[in-house]
Amino acid sequence: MMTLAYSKEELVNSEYLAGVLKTNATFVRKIVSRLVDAELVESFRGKGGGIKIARSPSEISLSDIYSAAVEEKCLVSTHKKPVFKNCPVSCCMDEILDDIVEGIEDSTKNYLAKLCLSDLLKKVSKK
Amino acid sequence: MMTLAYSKEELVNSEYLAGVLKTNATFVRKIVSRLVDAELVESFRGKGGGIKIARSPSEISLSDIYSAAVEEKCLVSTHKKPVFKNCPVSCCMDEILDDIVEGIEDSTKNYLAKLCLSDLLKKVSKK
DNA sequence: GATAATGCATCAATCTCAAGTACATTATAA
DNA sequence: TTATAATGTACTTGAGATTGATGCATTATC
Repeated sequence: MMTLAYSKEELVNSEYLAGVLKTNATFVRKIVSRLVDAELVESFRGKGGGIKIARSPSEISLSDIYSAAVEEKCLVSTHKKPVFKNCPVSCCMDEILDDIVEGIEDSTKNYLAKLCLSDLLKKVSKK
Repeated sequence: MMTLAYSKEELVNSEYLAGVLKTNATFVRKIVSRLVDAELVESFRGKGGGIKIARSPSEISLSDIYSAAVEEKCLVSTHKKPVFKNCPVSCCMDEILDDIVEGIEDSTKNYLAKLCLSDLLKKVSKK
């Protein structure tokens, strides 16, 4: 997202992004497709196609990206093994852990919501 | 830690804990040894030995446990691949990501610090 | 001294995630 | 209209991390 924000309206292809991120184009496209679904980036097929950011970096927060990228799965997951019957603690732990995880997710999203891509871009240009 | 808090002064052995947690005794001992280092639990060797909580549940916060359990490694980690030279974004990303991760860790620990074991125990007895 | 517990090292198995491969789809441009 | 260059996606492979298992040393109690 930072590279796309830096490239502004210019289309960037997945091959180039893979080079920057030191990974491969397929993996990039997998992630990008989620960002497209979230309307954070736009992709264009065909010759001369590529990827560009869909909005101004000041209008994209890190929590937007986080939500788009992690999808339904959570940052923190619990083990979800069968409870040990006759143990009152074990029988409650699923519920207790879910509450804790939810709290962590909320506080994380809350923190990420305060940061937007344009904030981070400033750090790039300073160098 | 919840099971130990629930058991109060009674010694619990790693075999039993493994049964509750649906895992094996070795793994339990590995984790417990970190909790011992952090002085959150005490373990006793020899026949009749076992594990017990070291302090009152009201004096143990979830951030205490988190810090003891994750040790030096972080909840969130970055990929740490070589930077792509000639790309100003890539060259800054390590530093930028480290800042973000630190912020997430801080907000998470801050949230966990507000919860203590005794809070969670109340939920168990209610059932 | 036998027993029952933790501590710890090592190896095996499993699981997850990224990488790779292949190919369909699509849009542009010659 | 056809070649080309891009994304989209499904499937397989591989590497690394995590858990499980085993064995044994250590230790304290009965």
